[in-house]
Amino acid sequence: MKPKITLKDIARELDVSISTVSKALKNSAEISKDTKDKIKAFAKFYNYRPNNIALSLKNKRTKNIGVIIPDIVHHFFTTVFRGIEKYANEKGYNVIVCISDESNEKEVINMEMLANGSIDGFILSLSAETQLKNEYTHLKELLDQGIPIVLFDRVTSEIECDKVVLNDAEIACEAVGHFIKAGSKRIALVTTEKYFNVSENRRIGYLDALKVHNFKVDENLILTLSHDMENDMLITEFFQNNKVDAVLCVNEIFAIQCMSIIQELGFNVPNDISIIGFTDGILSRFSVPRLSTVAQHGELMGETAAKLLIDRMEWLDEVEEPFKTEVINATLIKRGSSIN
Amino acid sequence: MKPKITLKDIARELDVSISTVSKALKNSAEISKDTKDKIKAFAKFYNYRPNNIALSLKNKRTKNIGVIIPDIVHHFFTTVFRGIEKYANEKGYNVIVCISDESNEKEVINMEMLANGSIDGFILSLSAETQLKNEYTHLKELLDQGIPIVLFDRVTSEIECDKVVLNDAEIACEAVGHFIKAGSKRIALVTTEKYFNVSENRRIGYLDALKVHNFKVDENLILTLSHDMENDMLITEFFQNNKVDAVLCVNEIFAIQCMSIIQELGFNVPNDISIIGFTDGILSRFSVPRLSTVAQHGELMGETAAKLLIDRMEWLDEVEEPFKTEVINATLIKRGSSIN
DNA sequence: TTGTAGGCGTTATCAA
DNA sequence: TTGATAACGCCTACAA
Repeated sequence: MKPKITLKDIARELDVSISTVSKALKNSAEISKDTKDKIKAFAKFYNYRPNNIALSLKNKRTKNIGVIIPDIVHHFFTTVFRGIEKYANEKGYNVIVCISDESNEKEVINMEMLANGSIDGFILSLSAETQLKNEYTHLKELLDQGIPIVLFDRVTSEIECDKVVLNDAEIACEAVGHFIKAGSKRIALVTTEKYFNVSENRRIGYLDALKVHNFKVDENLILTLSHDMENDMLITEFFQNNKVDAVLCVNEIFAIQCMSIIQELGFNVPNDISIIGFTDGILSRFSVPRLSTVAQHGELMGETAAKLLIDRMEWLDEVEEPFKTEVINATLIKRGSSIN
Repeated sequence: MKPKITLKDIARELDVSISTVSKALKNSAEISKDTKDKIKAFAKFYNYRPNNIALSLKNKRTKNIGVIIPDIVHHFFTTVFRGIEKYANEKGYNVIVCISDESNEKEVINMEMLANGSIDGFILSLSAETQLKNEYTHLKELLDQGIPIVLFDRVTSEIECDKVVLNDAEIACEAVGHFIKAGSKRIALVTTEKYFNVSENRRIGYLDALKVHNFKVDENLILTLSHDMENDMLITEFFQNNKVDAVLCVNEIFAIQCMSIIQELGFNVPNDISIIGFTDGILSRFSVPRLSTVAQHGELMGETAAKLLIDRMEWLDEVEEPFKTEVINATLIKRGSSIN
């Protein structure tokens, strides 16, 4: 067992002062070559590495980013996280993750915990409960303290900060347009509760498309499912009671569930009913037929969020940049579950 | 903008000494009620919170855990991570994640980075490359420095530390036994390169089961696929060229790929060919037919790993506990892709 | 060319 | 009951 070595240890062993060691290891011109060589050799031999914590305290920056996501088991968040981690790592930052589990309380507690020096900035996607309660004081306070925040995907206009969002409305509109062009007449939307900004935007896009193509809206064709419950019964009833020839689902799970139930009910996908989902995850790629889907480019979203945050953190001392909202353009991926 | 307040700030404003403030906020009996009340009120008003970094430096413990996983996009690792995060959070620890991306170099760099004070201990699953090269000096050095490590799933006997593993051989044996009981005669194994300890153990279990039931081993029925390449051609050829009535796959993706190709080739699952996979992920639950699978209980594995690590870290000063290897018992989940 | 001193924010020990 | 001081590990302005 050989514990970590410090500048002090080196100084003591080599009988020089701590600052000499510090300077020598930074290759300062102040120090004679002899001393530098001696100190460097010693440091190398004992595998000296500066202590991150001490550096953080001194520099008042930790090189840590706090990431708060509602649920890591969702493919979309996982890919965003990967993008964040990748970019952050390249830039020498570490990532501390907390999972809010869709709970406002956890979100608040975790953020306050991390905000006390552990991180330099946050990247987060709002928990369901936070969106439901519309409660953002914790974010406002952190911004007030000068801690930069980047919101992604689940964002809110109540907070002024950098954001990364998908062009949800547009792409939903495009997807519905795709259905219409292929001849669909009765297009359903399977969505979540309204307080999710993303669902709401996708709904807007859905309605827009209908309007543009002079379809009239049938509220019966909009099925709202809970984000955290078993929905099979509701879905079954929905497709039994409504004549539908196309469905846009706001996430991958809903899409796969719908497809499975639709098939069980004896309909053919895509001939009787076309389906398009959101999130180009593993489910979409391996289903039968393969699921047409909206690729959200989670990894790019993550990288973009990390870039926004790191740029802001590193420029913080200098100019005060205005807040930006980066829009990631989703892509419609046409596979077997919809007609071309 | 109101920056974070420090003990010093409070002391200055209230015209007392820093140590008085510190004691008052810890409710020390040394300080008079009056002073305490005054200081507490002030601190509360300005929302004082001790700086984590300063505490870390002082206490020589960060309350951070470093987690290194090969790939966050794999369902299994995601669930393990969730278990770690959950347990750690309950115990007041934060989790810093690095993704090794199956690369030994990244694994080494990230661990060394974090080891310089950022974390108190590691939980990791070895990268593919690390297992391939059989290179563990980085782990040895960290252990040598007194940094505790818990390995999970992808472990090695070369390193002495706490471990959490699945009873891979046993459960693979059980799965093959299940095939045999259902009448299968020609049972295939679809696996990855041998250097993965888990695949090797599952192979051993597969062979054991054959032996126990007096089946002779046909090496042609063992298909080895790369963990990072397109394997569709190989799989197709395999099922075209070999008469097979049951397949055990060492992961979920292989299982789904096999099922899809088997169906395309015109076989019925499970009547012509039964399939059992590993990892009870989202793919298994939504495939048609639903995939019989080995549930690895990732979340439990994560919690167990976190508990081992935290216990060791918190007892470190006291007794020196011997290293433990916790075995998680997998569960065979029988669904539509295999005959009962 | 090298060393001293002060500070980052906190706590603990000891002195007043 | 309160305060001064040192320490955690590092850096840096300034002094020698």
